Amino acid sequence: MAAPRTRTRIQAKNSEAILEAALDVFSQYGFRGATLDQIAEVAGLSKPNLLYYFPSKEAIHVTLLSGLMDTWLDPLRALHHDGEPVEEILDYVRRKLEMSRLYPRESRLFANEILQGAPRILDQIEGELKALVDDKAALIRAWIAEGRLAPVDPYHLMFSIWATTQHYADFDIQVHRVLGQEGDAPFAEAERFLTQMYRAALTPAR
Amino acid sequence: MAAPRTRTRIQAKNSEAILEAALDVFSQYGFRGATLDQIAEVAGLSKPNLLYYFPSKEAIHVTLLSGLMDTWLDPLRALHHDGEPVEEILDYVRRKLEMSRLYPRESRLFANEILQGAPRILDQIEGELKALVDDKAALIRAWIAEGRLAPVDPYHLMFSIWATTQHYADFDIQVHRVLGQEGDAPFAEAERFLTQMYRAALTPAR
DNA sequence: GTCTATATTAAGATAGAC
DNA sequence: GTCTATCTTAATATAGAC
Repeated sequence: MAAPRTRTRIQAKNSEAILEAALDVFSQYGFRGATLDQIAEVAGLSKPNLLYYFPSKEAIHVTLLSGLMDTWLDPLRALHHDGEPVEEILDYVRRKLEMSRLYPRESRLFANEILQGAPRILDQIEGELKALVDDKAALIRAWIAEGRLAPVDPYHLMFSIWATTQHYADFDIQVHRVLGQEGDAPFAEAERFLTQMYRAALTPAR
Repeated sequence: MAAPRTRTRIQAKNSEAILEAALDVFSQYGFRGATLDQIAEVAGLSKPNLLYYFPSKEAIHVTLLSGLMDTWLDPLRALHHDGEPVEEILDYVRRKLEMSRLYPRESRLFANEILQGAPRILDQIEGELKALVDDKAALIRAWIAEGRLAPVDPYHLMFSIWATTQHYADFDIQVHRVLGQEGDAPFAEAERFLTQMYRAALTPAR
């Protein structure tokens, strides 16, 4: 079930606080590792009050996930056929990296769900995600056929873009400790590196 | 604490079965999401018998993790200064990809631990992992200074190699569903793609 | 709407027979 | 060494007062 229809201001505020707190906890521990106690504490509400707004732990998790996939695919949807191919893909890389910077918890929520076997989003992966990826893969192949892009496997190109950009959210602790940097510092360097790498890999030989 | 010293054949066999089963469960659900009941069932032993071999759930987890980091860094240790730089790094990519193919559970165990804040391996990340990465980053910079490698940030190069190769283990469900392939099929394509991408990005301009 | 109290189940760990 | 039975705590969820 979804959240109760938020009629009053209090309802809207509390539902929001619960989802915020749940995002904190689920994204770090996954569904099974998260507890309502912890979510309640982060949200500043009592545990029974949580269950006044959502019928169950699972309902909270589903609410978070169901909105996620759509947002998550937005950067790929924005990959258009009218621009210069290499720059179009570099823009996509930058948008995806920006998602990791602004929404690291969402990235980790997604990563946790996939790691645990994607029980609640398998349909969306085989459905809208695959459909969109197939569509954009065709676009990339068309660009390659026109000689405007180096001949690369479009699917594995997308996997590599997801992996490299989401890495800065999902593995941020490791990134920060290895670099000895804090906050958003790694992202600026990452953008330079990834731009350079993908430009080299995608620019067609003259 | 570590596993009891395995004197008899039965002890060795059961300890091994427990660690095998625990790897299955911890790698999918993370420490908090895993249960002893599940591990016991997979191992084909009773729950109390598990705790005859290991003093606690945490002890099993620590045993798995403590051996992991060392193995995990082996491919990077093998990056030597005596070969041709581009091919040396491509070999590293292939070794890392092979780790994902052969040891996906270990990769996911590691990913889960990092996602959950790396509570049990933060020391190793700041210690041996960072030390090794710093060392190899210096090697890469030396190659660049000699003009034998395109000028790339060595740290983000390594992050990207970790991300792209481990992706095929950690997100394997998504990879398989998007490609509509099963088993090891994606790995052969991935090797071609990654080899091509890193060769393009790393080969110095003539 | 929110809380205290509590029912119920699951999980980590132990006791003690065999 | 292995099991059944059980203790104890924690977790999801509900009842019912306010």
